[in-house]
Amino acid sequence: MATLSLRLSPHLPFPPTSTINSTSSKTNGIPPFVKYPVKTFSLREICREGKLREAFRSFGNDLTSPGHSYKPPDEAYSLILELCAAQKALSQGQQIHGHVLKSKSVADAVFLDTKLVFMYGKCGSLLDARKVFDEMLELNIFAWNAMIGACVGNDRPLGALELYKEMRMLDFPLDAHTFPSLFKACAAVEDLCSGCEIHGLTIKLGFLSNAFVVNSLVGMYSKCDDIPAAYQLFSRTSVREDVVAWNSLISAYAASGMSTEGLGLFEEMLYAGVTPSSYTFVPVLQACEEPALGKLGRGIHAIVLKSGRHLETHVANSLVVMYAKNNSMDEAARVFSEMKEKDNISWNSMLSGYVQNGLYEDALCVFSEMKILVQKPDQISLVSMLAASGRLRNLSHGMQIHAFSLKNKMDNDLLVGNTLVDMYAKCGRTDYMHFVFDRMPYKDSVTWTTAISGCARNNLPMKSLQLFREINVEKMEVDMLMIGSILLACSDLKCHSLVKEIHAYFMRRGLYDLVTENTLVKVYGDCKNINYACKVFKLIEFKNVVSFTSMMSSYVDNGLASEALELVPRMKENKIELDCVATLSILSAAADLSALRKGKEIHGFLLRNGFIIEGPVASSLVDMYACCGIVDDSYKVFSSTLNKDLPIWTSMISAYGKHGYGKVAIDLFRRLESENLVPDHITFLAVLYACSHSALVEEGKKVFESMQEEYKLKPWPEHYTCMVDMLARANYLEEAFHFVTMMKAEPTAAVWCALLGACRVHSNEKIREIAASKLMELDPVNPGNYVLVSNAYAATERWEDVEEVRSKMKGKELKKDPACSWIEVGNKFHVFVAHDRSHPESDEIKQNLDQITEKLVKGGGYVPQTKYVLHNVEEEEKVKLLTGHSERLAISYGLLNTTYGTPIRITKNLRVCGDCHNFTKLTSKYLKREIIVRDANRFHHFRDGVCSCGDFW
DNA sequence: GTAGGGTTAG
Repeated sequence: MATLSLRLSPHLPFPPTSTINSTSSKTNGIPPFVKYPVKTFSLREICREGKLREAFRSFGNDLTSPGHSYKPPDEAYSLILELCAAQKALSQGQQIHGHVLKSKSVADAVFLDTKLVFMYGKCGSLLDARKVFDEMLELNIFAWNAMIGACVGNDRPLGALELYKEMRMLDFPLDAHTFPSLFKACAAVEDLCSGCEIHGLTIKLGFLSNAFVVNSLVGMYSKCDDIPAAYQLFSRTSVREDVVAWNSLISAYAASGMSTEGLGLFEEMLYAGVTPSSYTFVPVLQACEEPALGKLGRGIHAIVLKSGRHLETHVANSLVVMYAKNNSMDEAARVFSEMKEKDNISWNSMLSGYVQNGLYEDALCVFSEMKILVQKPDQISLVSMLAASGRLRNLSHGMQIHAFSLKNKMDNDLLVGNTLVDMYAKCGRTDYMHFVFDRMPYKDSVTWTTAISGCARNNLPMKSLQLFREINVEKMEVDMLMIGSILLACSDLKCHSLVKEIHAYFMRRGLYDLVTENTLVKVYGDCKNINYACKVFKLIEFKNVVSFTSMMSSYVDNGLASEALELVPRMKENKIELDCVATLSILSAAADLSALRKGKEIHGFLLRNGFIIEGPVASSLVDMYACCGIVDDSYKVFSSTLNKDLPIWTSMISAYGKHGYGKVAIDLFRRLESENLVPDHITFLAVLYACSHSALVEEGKKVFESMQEEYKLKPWPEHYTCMVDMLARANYLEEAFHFVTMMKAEPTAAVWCALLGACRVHSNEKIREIAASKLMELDPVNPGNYVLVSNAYAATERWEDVEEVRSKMKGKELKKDPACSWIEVGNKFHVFVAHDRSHPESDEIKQNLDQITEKLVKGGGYVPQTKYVLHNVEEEEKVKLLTGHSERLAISYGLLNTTYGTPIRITKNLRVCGDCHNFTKLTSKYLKREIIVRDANRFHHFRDGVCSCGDFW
């Protein structure tokens, strides 16, 4: 009786759990609902309020109370199943399923089975849904719709379309609720064909007047990139007064990147007098995510505030995201702090916003705040935090998040796994990276790409290639990002044939985009194939700043700095703005050429445009000024840089070293140590170089020792070269030789070069012979080495040996670089090679030079030292050869064309010869001009007849 | 029907 009356009652009465207990039902034996007025406690109300625990407990108590006589009606089951579905409470839903099976009171099995299918679908258990569905004896349209919905909601759009086919085969009539799910399925697989077919059916069946159907159709067309069809539907049907239709189309525009059109439609909508809903604001704000539309976004914010919709979490979240994407994290934070209710999406939007704007520390702060406020971080929060840890190279923080993910069983998430792989790669821990990678249950192409680039970035190029091979075996799809990572590995290997192979591989597959092309320019440059780099660069249709920077840095790396500088005006022609990375390449080219004017121009550009001078930009400026001969300006940049990193200290030490201020360089090194910075290999190289060029042998030895003992750094071949050079120059030839024999590593050609070079100044026949033969053995294709060997023989007038070396060189068709010097006057470089007559002012230059030489011989004490002429010719001829050296031509030109009182700056591609050095010293004294010469090795500041190198170079 | 997450170049 009671059951029947209840089923008829619109408000199902259920006793609240808190007030009922087993004793009460035990003691009086009366079913509790009898005791309570029907209207007060209804399951409907409990369910409407979403109180699952309460609903479920009362439900459970009723069924488990000893002696209970209550049999829930179908509607009670239905209500609680819907609640389980809404709250994705699978285990509770399964329990209810158990009760349904046991219950003998179920009146409408088809009805409840349909609800079960629905519940399982919503709770993500597609298999259970399918099981119930398959076992149903009778199917109605609700069951079909529930099953189709379950497929769509659980990433099985093809399953939904299969069911649709079955329905059509059975000629089962579809209803208005079937279509939206089907269109969603078509959209998910971008199956425009099926979508159109089903669209035809809706017309045939007359469902096109249904707003839900139309809106889902609009959504389908937009997901399948057929915006015109979506728009046509919108304009043809009579849904223009329906805010939902507007929303669908605006969403379609926003989702396909047609922001302006979407915003235009929004304006039209306001004009048509349709009131926007929160569903309108979300896509409209999404359309404003491009930074160019930021201003508009603020305007929309004002409209949102007027409408009062900012109080809705969805809308406020969209505002946060819009500001984050517009690089206005301050605004985003303001909206966030004023939110009444924050959900995980709000927190995660803030986290990812900070990460995307590079404000990693802020992201870490938000995360700890989140944990304090008991907002449980989810997988998405972890992804942001791992990304922040990786980019900060903060291994310990990254590991903490990893531990958190393990503890909370979130490590199986694909994206968490991928970010973990990346985080460990960025922190240089490829061992942990592989640990995570190997244990990931599912991998996608991002996983592989991340691992490949992780290996490439951590100097494991062979491992990268191995992974790439595995991918091809696994038939995983290769995309452009993966190609980029592989190219990175090739670049590491400097293997030009491999790069060509990969180049052909992706050309064949049509995997070509700007990023890949730009990478290729750089990689060909790294592999010393500048011709290919140029070819690829020329073929890039729409070059951007990265294309130009890649080409410039390839030029610079291949010794073609002036070609790099020639690209700068071409960037301007193409209206491409310089950014700070591009300026690095230009500064490095300027440094190579001693192009002070260009360097200063870039410095000015950086200051004018508000670039913060720190990091690589600051060290490049230090280096540029030093290479242009103005070490004081290097120091100005150095001292005005607030956050001095290790590279800028190293650059400054190296600057002093080049200019022969060895003691200052060592002082700076001590200051660096006292600031608790840890010097690296490069720093030590700079210090040792400085010692070597200032004859600071004892200091150099100490530094070399501390490098190994204190800092536990294993010397590179370059460090040994520096030490040998230092000892040999200071005439400790025997000790230098001994040092070479005691080296832990095999001596490289450069080490023998250093030794041989010193033999020219401090003659030692035994060492010279050994060094010369070793050099020829280790590097027989470098023309410079032949010149060095030949010069060493020439210095002791062993002309037969000189001839032999020269003929060997000829036989191998090796040509040495001709010596050349240049000077920057006005806006131009004036380049001279020895005995050059090609300059338009050649006659004046020669005449001026002859006059100076004559004066120096007569009154300046200049005696040409013909031993520096390394050709076996007559004495008179030797003098002629000397006076035609390229640096003298450049000096003569400088004297003729620069104002008295300004220093003359000359750059030479080879080392200065002894006679020119003497000549320049005397010129500086006699003509009272400061002359600064940068040769292949270092700087010489000539003033009043003295050179800063102390005649030691 | 709405919002948040991972791998690319100099």
